[in-house]
Amino acid sequence: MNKEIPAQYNPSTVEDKWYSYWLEHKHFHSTPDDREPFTIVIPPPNVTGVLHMGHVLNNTIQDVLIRKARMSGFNACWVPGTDHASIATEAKVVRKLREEGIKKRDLTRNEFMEHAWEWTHKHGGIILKQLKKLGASCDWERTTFTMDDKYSESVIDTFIDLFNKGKIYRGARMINWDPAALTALSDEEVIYKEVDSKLYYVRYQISGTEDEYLTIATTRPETILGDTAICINPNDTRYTHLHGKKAVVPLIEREIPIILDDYVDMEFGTGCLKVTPAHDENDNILGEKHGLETIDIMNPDGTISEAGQRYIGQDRFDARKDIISDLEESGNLVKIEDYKNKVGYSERTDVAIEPRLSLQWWVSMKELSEPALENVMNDTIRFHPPKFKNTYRHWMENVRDWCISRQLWWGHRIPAYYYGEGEHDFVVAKSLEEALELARKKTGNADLSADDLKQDEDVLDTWFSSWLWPISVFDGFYIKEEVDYYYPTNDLVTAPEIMFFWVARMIIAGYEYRDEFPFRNVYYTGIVRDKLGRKMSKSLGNSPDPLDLIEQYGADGVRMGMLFATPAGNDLPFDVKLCEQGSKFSNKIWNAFRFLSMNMIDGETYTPSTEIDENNLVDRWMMARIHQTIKGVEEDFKGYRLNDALKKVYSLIWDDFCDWYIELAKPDNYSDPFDKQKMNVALGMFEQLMKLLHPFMPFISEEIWQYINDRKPEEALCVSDWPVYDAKYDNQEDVDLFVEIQGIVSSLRNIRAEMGVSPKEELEVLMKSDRADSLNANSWILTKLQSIRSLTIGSDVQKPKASSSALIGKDELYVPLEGLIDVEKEIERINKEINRIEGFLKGVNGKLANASFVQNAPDAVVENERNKKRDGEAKLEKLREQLKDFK
RNA sequence: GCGUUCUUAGCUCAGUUGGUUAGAGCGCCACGUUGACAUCGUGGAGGUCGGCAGUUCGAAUCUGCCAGAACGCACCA
Repeated sequence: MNKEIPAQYNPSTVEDKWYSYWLEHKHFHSTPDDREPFTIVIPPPNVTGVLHMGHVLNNTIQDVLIRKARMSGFNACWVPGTDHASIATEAKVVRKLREEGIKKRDLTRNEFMEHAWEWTHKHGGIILKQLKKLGASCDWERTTFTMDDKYSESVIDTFIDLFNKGKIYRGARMINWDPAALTALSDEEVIYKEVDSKLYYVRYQISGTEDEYLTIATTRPETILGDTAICINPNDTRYTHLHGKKAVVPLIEREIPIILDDYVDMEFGTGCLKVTPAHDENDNILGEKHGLETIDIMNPDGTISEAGQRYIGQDRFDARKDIISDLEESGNLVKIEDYKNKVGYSERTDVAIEPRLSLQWWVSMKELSEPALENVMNDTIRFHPPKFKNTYRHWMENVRDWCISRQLWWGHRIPAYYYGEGEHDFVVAKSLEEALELARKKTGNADLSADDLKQDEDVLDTWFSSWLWPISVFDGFYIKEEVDYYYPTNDLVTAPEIMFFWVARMIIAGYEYRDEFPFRNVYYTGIVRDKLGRKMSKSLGNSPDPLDLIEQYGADGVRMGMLFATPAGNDLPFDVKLCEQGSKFSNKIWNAFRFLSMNMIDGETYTPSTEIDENNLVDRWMMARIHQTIKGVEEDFKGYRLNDALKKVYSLIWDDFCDWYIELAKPDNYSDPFDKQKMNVALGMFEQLMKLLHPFMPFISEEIWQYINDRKPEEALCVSDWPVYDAKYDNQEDVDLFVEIQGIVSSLRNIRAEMGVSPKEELEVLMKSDRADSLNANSWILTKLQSIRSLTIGSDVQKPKASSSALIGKDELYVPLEGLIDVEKEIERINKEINRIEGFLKGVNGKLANASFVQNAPDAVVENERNKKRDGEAKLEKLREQLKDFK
């Protein structure tokens, strides 16, 4: 073949070439057939998002899993797609419109949706293109978007179905209000952060007195405007005199009752609690209980409403400042203390959440979540690592109802139609026509017309659509053929932070609508952090652009860098050095192949073969190492220890194949031609290595695979057969013998290094060994790797005077170094070894001298200690013997 | 506050049911280049396994307490 091989590996051209090739030949496309399926659905990124390091990690792992499965003979299907990310996308569109001078409120719903779709079409799918750069072997023909027509239909049908089953209801509750996005949020979308705030002590005058006051403590003085009671503990003797009295809210002079409830902690603050039922969940409960008035003093955007009487239109935080100074001026501010408390912030907009009483739609979770809890706890669905089962259980056992309505336009509009102002004056239906029919029936008013119906303005939480993902990507609510084949899927790869948002809910939907788990395994990735331990994020600006990294190190290098230090569930402190290591590995592989290629003879045809030379220990050893690695990698994949699997492959290629096998396969003289059969075997082994490497580094492995031989499209590496472990190659005796030879070589290198003897200097080498025959039969290995003048191996070889020595197992190695030897150094070397063994024996003897150890430990363990003692003492004796020569 | 998981070499991590004077990669130090690769090779130095008790013949591994970290849940204004 003798193709021209570039001296340096150039990832970018290679990667684009093979990715196009794979797509062209539809190697990633799957249709149901007789094979067993292996399915992964991608965690859909935001449609207008761009690739960040978390995506790189997550999708690399998925690609490794799916490529391995594809090669292992499964019908592998990795379904890609995006979600519509209601809040995030709407916020982006609103901002863009604002920049153009357009206010959302000036647009109709339809006009806004047109802008939103335009935005989506313009920015949508960028991230999918970026995934291709990474090498993701998705079935792109299956690309799904959560707002596709069919997908949307399944979301709406699910809502209707759950409503009809009584699992969805509409209700007024305290919700988490995002004053920036102007929408309700679910509990999961609120992040509590500890903040340095202040505790303000404010005095309220007791009604009907001139100078009697009570003092409350609050962190939110602006809510004073909405106070409708003061609450004290009935057992608090300090305030018995206040029972039945009233107090006056400062600034607005509203008279409010003083109520009694043992909810109030007498120890905290002053023991007097101001009650604002419209703006605090606990206050709201108190309000219900005591029949208090609820005064909502805040507009949706966080400004003070008319109900606040003063500060109207001011932002809540500006109003707070003014209220404090006004309170101070009027002498009602008693004191201010520093105080640490936790404040909820919106996950998306990062503004402080406003607890707010609001009419919203809810999913009743308790019953729905039962099978989802049970089947994770009993390992029907396996979490990797399993520690996350605890977190999951805790959440599921205390699951609260899910607020699914959002006051946004971008998303799936709630299919509820209102015909009146009453709380129950609505119907839920798939279309206006159906709604009308239902409404007529419900009201008994046959004259009701379409104009009398008004559809709910709100949309559904994005997660209410993505929880159907494993079903709806196969159109599984309407057509059974594909979903029955691909569902349940095999692996889900995602971040632990969306365990509740998404994983738990997909499991719930899976049991509700398929009566089966959506995926067998959930692999939780770690978080990609920077050197300071901070999560990499766009807002912090501490994340490299993955595409820059791919350009610099190649996708293979980046993939390997991400995987190499990432055990499942553990965070990854990212360092570009890891990618550099990946690209160095690429170059190493490249040059190993380049070496073979340079030794191919023009016009000769080579046939890669694994029919090794049975008389060659090195061939047998290398095959044993390959098969040991196949076995180990297989086990690692079963346990989702991908980094362990990669390390094994890395070491096999670099340490075993490059450092030893290739060195020993080289012709004796540089000018000698490479033996054809040897070349065939080396290429055959290289093929095995590329197969094992492919899931991790798909591009360079395919490139070399295609260099090794001309391949038809269906013979591409990505669809070739995964190597199968064969015990007949896994000969431990060969491995042991080779390891001893490696030990000898290593000892000779060590002697040279410490004695300052050049690698080219020819040595006289003698060995005393019990396995002299085996070693003599393979002495060519030693003479090939070391400059050796003469080699004598026997069972009764005597140590020459003035020689440096080493022990390899029980065997003794001597190198006479007359004239070259540094006696002091040699004595030092031997003494170092003596010290080591003496320390070792001390421990062993200690154990054996302990009667209870000998009595209680298993026989095999005791026997092992005795062997250690015997071997150690023998070594010691030999070393002391050697030392005598120098004294 | 409650719960979970962690703490092993300078860094990032392995260490399977307690039984090899604790392993890897990177980094560090020394030496090395008539060609596969300096994006390399060879050799070397680094750890009383967070602390203290305990169980055991024997603990990095099991138990308890303490210190520190991360995550989850709840939350008193």
